[in-house]
Amino acid sequence: MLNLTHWRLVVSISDMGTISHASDIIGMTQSGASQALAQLEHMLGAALFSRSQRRMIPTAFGESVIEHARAMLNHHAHIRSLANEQQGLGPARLTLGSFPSVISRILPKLLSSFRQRYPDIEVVALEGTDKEIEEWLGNQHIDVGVVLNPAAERDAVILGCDTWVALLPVSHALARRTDGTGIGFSELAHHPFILATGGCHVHAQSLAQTLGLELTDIRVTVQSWESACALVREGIGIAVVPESTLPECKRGLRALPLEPPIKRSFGLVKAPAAAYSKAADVFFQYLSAMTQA
Amino acid sequence: MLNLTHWRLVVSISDMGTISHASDIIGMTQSGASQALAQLEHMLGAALFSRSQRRMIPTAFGESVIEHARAMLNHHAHIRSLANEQQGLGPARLTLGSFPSVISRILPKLLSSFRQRYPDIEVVALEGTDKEIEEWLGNQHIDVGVVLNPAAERDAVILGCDTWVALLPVSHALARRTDGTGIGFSELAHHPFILATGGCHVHAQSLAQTLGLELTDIRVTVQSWESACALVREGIGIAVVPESTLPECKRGLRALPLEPPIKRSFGLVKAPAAAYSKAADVFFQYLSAMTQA
DNA sequence: GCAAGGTAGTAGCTCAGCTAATGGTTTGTG
DNA sequence: CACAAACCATTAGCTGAGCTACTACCTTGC
Repeated sequence: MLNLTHWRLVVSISDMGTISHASDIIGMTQSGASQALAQLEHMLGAALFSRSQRRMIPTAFGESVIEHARAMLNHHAHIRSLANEQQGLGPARLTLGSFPSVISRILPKLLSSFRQRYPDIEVVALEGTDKEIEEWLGNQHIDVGVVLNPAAERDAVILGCDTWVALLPVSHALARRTDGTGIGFSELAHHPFILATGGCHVHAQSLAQTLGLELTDIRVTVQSWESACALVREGIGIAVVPESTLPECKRGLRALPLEPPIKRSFGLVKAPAAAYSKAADVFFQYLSAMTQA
Repeated sequence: MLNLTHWRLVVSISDMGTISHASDIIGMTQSGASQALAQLEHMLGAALFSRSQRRMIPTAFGESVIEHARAMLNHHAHIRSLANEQQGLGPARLTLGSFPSVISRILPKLLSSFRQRYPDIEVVALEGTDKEIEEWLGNQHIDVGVVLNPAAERDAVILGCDTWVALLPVSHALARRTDGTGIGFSELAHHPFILATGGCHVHAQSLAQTLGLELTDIRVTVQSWESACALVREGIGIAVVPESTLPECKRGLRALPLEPPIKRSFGLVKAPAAAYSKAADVFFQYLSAMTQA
């Protein structure tokens, strides 16, 4: 069978001019080289070199074969170099900080497809609040992190986005509205309010401000969306939650859009020094390509 | 060692999606394919495919490797196809008609270098007069032939060219001239003349006409240049011979340029139907490239 | 004529790589 | 839930392709 060695040999003979020199550059015996060449020529059915006088001179046919052989060896070398740089990237670890909701809703399929394409890069995901994640990004505890509504200058990859809705018991007065218009912020004011953070304290605070709520309106502050739903269902108050959390807990509840709408987006950002980490770079670039497709 | 089989395998797996299918397209066992892939991945130091669920999905690294592997296989296929068309051209015979002087002076190095580059094409050279060669070209007895001063429309390859000189005994009156000017045709007229053909009767006739010789002036007609030289040396007459024949026989002789100069060129032409012969085509093209370089 | 340098041929051995058979894991199904 | 189907990995064992060492032979240059 034809081996890469054959092509290496052919190219080497063409370069060196004799089988002997070629053979000991490749690291085999003159005899072996002679046999290999003979075999190759036999398989191709025509002579590649003219064995005239002191040198091996390529035939016309030989010359075009040599050209292709060179190209093949180039591709081979290219593969080797790809492999080497892959080695450097090697079995790497990458730490990712994110919020519970993103980890459970958005990341799973992204991480699994990333794992398929880069099996040598291990991604460990850390769950934290928005404040913690900013902290970890700052002190290099994580390589990449998911933040809410990233500022434009952080050059983030937007992983997803959802809109906030007002959550009311079905029995609530506002819940009867059927004209499809959103609920204005002012309508919300002075109703007992349940502030759900979903792990994002800072963001929740700013949300409350956006809505024009005063602290006295806030009846309860809870972490999980489920708790908030339960409280709303019991009539303790009304809440504002991301739309994507709804499917899990909508019995006895009514969700209405806000007017003007409020959205939150999840952005993946790199820790300042993580630009140096090849793995982080690959991860970042991959998710960027995935989400914009 | 890495084999072409490995690359074929990789490409095939990528196309088929599973090792099993790939392996039996290539014609090996699933087991062998699995081992080969494992070996290849080990050598490259990274996984090429993710063995997740039912399919083999290329990793990012794998994908670029596959790309190069495809290119290598393409080159390989290209070489195979070159070999096949070389087969068709195969051990071929090619008949070439020419004059003695061309065969002995110009062709040897051309033929030997052609033989080096196309060892599978055997060239047999036939010697003949110019009239015979035209005849052979016409009745397909030869594939290619050398003719003198080929007409432009025959699209010939000019193999060489030499100029005619007047040949005189050193004792001849005209031979004393040292001013370097050529001998005019009229000066030649009415001297006893020796017509040497060198095998080219037709050409010799037209040469005689060009010189303004009348048949009565022609003392002797001989074939070989050597004979003509001998006769001139003996004072039988003067002759006009190609410059390139001189080195062999210039003792006791003086050669002077003609004014205006007369040249003859040797042109290689194909027999009408030889355009179909691959070998003749290759030969023609090769000499064309050689002589214009 | 002889040494130097080159290619081709031969015998023999070793190991790379293939096959066959088996086990394990995931997926789809009555 | 068990069973069948599809697929990959692993093992043991064998075969032959291809390498080495050695030799023969040809060409060239001194």
